[in-house]
Amino acid sequence: MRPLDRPQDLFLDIFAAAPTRDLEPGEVIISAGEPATQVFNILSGVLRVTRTGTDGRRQILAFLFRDNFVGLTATDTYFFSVEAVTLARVACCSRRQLDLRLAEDPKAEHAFLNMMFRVVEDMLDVVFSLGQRAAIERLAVFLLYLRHWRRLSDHLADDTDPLLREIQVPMSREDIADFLGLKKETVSRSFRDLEERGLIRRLDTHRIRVDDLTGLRQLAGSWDFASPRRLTGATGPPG
Amino acid sequence: MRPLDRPQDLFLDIFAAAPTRDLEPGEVIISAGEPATQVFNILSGVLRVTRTGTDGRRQILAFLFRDNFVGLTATDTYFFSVEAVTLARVACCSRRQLDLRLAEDPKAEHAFLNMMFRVVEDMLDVVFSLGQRAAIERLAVFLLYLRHWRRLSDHLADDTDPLLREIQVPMSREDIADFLGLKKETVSRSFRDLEERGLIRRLDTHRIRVDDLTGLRQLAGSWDFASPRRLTGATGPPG
DNA sequence: CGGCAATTTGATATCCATCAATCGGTGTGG
DNA sequence: CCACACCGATTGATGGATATCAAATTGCCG
Repeated sequence: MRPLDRPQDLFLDIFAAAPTRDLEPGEVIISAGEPATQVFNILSGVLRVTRTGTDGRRQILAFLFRDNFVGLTATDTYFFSVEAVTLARVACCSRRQLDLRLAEDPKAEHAFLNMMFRVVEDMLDVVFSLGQRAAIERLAVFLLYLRHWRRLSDHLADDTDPLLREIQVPMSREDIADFLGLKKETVSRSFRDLEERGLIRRLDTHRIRVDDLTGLRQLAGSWDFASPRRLTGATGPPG
Repeated sequence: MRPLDRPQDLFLDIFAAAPTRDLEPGEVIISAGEPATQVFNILSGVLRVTRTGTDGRRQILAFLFRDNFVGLTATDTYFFSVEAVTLARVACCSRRQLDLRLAEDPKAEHAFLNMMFRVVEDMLDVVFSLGQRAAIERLAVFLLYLRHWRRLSDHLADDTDPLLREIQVPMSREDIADFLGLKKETVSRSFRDLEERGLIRRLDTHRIRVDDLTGLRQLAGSWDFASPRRLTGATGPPG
């Protein structure tokens, strides 16, 4: 299933014949403060959206996955940075072209607006997690979030697909920490705690096996990335 | 300056002849889980947008002020609640009417999209605060946030207007705590710390005098609600 | 095998939450 | 007018969760 097969993301057709670009891990495609001239669509790999304070504290605002749109901004200047987490390939398109597309076709603009709504909803979940959840709970939410995206990226219709027993964790512990508002050591310890509780098993640094999905969901709280609403719209936070 | 005088919020004209409703403190106008049939525009007073977990933990996602739009959702169900913090008056409008307005006029839809962008930008700031800042820093940010909204609500062009020496704090300590991801006692202590550092003075529970704006801004971090970008668009987080 | 970086683990410190009074304002009834 | 009760805010004492500092270990790449 390609982007264009999702009618709700109609506007992504601007990327249909767009040139692509391959990214090395760590490679920067958007720098905060620079003029917003380009937008992207992720064909493969994982990216991160970051904001860094004057004193160097870094917050990862979102991870971006396949089919995610990258370059969300109303102003003419990016107010965040976007970098590759893994090897990745993106389709590139000028912002002007996007603006034209949205201006000429109300349907496309409507689709874009819908994507914005999904972004906002996702961010509200992040805000709730950062404000109200303990470290281990945030990590549980995060693992379900990765599982959710794996499912969408691989177009697995079934939530119980055996492939989903294993969660891929492509980013470093420090990336996870900066996303969850923790320190990398705390992330490590929380992984261990989850394992000691019998909810997961660390196969290696970047692969987790889920032993007790129900328990993980309970820990994560009531809502869940597998809720019906979330499965309809394949989008992620901004970029 | 009334809402309609702000061209970027063109779509707010649906509220021009709309009926109004007066709200008591604590009164609920939107309940999470209910069908999304109505939207509002705030004429006066302050509202809060909340999400409550199964275990009762409450996160305030945003405070809403004069001229803010209330009722942001793409789905047919609200996924947050909205209540009055103070006495308030809102203009009421059916969601259908909004949808029609946006569908018939690309300009209006474009304006709406722009509002969404501002909402996302504001939420990214919240995420950064919750993820990276200490209690006293979050409170410093929050006070500047209130000052910012006071300035917009009162249409004060000058950032140094003497009226802005005093910050109105209409909400309770517990509301502040649930917004900043803290406990009410910690909020109290952080107020005291700010006072002991000579940055502010508590005139009474709901009024703060700013003694050292520069110091407060330094504590809050580099960015500031008074940055040029923020002054152009008078909108707030979702509702 | 050797060396570097990332992760994990351990010991300790710090910050914030929790539990428990106390204070202060406000409204009510005597 | 004053006594009292009530509620939010403040302050104090203590505990717990996470950060910080410092190894030790693992994994990865040459």
